[in-house]
Amino acid sequence: MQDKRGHLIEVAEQLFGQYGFEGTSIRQLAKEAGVNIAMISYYFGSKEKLVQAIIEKKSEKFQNFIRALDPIETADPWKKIEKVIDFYVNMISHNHHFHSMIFREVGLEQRSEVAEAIAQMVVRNMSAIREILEEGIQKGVFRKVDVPMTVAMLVGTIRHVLNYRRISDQVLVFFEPESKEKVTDQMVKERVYAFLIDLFQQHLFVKP
Amino acid sequence: MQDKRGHLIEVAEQLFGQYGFEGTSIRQLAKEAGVNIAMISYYFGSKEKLVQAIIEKKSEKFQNFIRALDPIETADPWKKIEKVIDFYVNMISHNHHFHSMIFREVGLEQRSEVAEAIAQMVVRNMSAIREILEEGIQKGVFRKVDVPMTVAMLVGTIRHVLNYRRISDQVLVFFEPESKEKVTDQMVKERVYAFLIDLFQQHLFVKP
DNA sequence: TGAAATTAATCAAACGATTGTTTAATTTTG
DNA sequence: CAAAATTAAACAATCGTTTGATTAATTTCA
Repeated sequence: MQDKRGHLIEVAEQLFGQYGFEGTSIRQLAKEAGVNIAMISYYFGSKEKLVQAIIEKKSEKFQNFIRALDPIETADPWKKIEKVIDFYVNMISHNHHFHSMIFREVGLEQRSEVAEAIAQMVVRNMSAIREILEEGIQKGVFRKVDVPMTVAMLVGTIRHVLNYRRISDQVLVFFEPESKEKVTDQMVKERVYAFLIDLFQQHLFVKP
Repeated sequence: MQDKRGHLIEVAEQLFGQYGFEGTSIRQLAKEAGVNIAMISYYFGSKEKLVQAIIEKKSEKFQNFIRALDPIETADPWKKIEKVIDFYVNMISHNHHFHSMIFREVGLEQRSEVAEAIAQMVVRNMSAIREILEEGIQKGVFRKVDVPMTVAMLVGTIRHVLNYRRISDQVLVFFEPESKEKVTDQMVKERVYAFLIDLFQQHLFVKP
């Protein structure tokens, strides 16, 4: 196999997401990835620095999207909001192991380089949404809502629905009677998206 | 000191919340609580069962509130919503170590008695809110919103703001210019409460 | 009541297992 | 052949738990 480093990052992201950072031993990780345990130290220096490598890799993706959002200059603020909601729902759904991991780590009350790096990344992403909202308010399209709270609501809602499926799957009963249909990723994604679009419309637009 | 068992539960709740379940050793816990390390096994059987003891203790408090909410039978659904928002904001703020811990644990993808017990508790609490919303819709007071998603939005928002202060404190800038004022619990609580009241009004009530 | 018997609580020490990391030797690669 | 990659083995440290002894509290019974 080639690119063991990259493969190691992928497997680590999954295992850290599933079982936690401290709940995943490097032996389990090495076994799952099919490499020798010494390779973690060899490639990354330590288990902790492996997490940093994961974050750096993912951080790029986010930045790329945020840059890709700017060209929609002509579009009205609402179109941008739709885009952002769609992006966040898909992003967190598609990388839910990663998001499980970083929010678990950033929630720990101990100063660590990893936790600070995560907080910085999240704040940066939230700021991108904040700017769109502020632009809409300044243009008089949106109500004068509490912008930071609105951003927190967006992220909090998506995360709570997509990252805690053990809970969501029980609460989100889709069809009333006795439907035992398995709750799929696609179903949850579409439902939270539709909900947020409606919610933001009610929230942002002044009543007639 | 008397009631070492109770004290052990309190200290464990705090440490597990701050540093995580796996990130807290029983030696650290015993030292912090001022007891011998053998007392954890002696009182609870194991570290894992100590978590169950914490959950059982807290679970009672929640149930008591939910029962106390029913007598507000005469009150209109909106008054109940206000009560629920107020309760949840204060509850999560006042027990934020506990909530940090349980959502960290329930987010792990491994079948454990603890995780299942947590999920059950959260679902039960969310159902209580769901019933209030459904009652309001049935009475024609509220719009026909997506009830499970609305509940998830409420919990997700409060949790994201109150449990990730490392992020919130950076995003929630209260006074525009250069205010270096420390963000206090009270400030955050009041702000998220005011935001949710406004949001739910826009979300639930039909436009004139 | 008061000595004896029993149970509960507490402790230091040690248990074996597992942790992340390193070493030194070996193999693979360019 | 030299550099990079890979390995098994060992490293010290820490993990959760258990042990056996000792003290404190409670119960039993004459």
